[in-house]
Amino acid sequence: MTEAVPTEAQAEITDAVRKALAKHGYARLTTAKIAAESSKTEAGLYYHYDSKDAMVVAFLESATGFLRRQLEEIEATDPEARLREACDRLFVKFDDEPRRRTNIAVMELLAHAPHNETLQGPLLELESSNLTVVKGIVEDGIEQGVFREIDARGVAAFLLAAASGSTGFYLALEMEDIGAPLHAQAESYIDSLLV
Amino acid sequence: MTEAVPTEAQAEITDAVRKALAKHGYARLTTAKIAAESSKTEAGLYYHYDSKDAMVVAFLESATGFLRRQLEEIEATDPEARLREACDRLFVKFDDEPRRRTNIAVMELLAHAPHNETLQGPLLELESSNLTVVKGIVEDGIEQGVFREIDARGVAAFLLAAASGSTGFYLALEMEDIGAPLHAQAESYIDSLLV
DNA sequence: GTCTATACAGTGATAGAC
DNA sequence: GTCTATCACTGTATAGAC
Repeated sequence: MTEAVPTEAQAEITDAVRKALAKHGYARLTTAKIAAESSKTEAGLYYHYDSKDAMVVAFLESATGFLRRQLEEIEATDPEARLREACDRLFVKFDDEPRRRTNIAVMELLAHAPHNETLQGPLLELESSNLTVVKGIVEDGIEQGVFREIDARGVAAFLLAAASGSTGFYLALEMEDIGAPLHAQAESYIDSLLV
Repeated sequence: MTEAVPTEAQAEITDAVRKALAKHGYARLTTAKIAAESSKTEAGLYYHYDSKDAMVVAFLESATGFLRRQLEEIEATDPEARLREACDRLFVKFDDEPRRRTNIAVMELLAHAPHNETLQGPLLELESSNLTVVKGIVEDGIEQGVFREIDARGVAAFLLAAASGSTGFYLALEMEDIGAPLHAQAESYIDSLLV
């Protein structure tokens, strides 16, 4: 999938969508609110995108790239260290406000996807992308004899699910005190994968 | 929290909200669609509830009761069997269409909660309720020497997060083939809790 | 309690000037 | 490319008859 490089104006709108989602959520997202977060007027947005949905999709595509890079940039070479670092980045810290809000927004889009076909493709891409990267780390670990002979895809999915689920009651409901114990259990789970 | 017993009409509206959410999602939920799923007209709803939000809150309260009962009705007495059964019920089956849709709807509400104060209390109640039940099972297991000396609350949160996260890419994105491996990893994790 | 009718504030999107 | 003006429509909620 070679996505077209967005123009500068498109990138600015994409960022405005992110900010508007962070402030108001998808259910209350309007083109007026997107315009308010950008340097453009409401009508101006429509020169660059055909519809509100198209703007949201553009946001998702940029988020996919950001998330993939976040996981690929991990420097450690040892598979165990890499998996722990990936886990650390997936379980978003409570006080990382922008990232927290972005994660919650993606979750709202995800939950709405069954009712909006336009969102399905980009979200599938986003999740598959994450899944592939984490799966790759686990596979390396198995090959190198660090992890047991486990189902790499299942393990990756389980860790991603736990991280994404933690966004729910930990981040969205602000159950601050559950973050650390949750993360600790993810670490325990990784322990159990070692040979 | 002793909730007032809903009238018959209120219960019918609550159910209509559930159906409308299953069909259209929260972002596209309207009072007209709620009315369409019930025997009442749009204006008629407002005799029983003051606002659309109040109807959604009523739905959440009934869902909380349903979910708690679902976990409390488990018949096994052995803590390990009870935890596995709880897990089985939390990881909703793909072809259980109504439950799948309801889970997705709750997830969408959860992700929107930071932007709608009215939803926060009921959702906190819902999640706390689940957390307490699962935590109780784990605590029993520790006392009876079945599980290691683990952090019961953290374990409960981790399992709930994984189950809730699986609703995201497994249920919402219809990644059917990931359901079984995901569930299998939850089982492996439970294995790792045993003494 | 439930209906019809309607007020009235948005909402997505377009037309056409600059 | 970006603006102002505007439109057709939808959405929540209320008034008042029955």
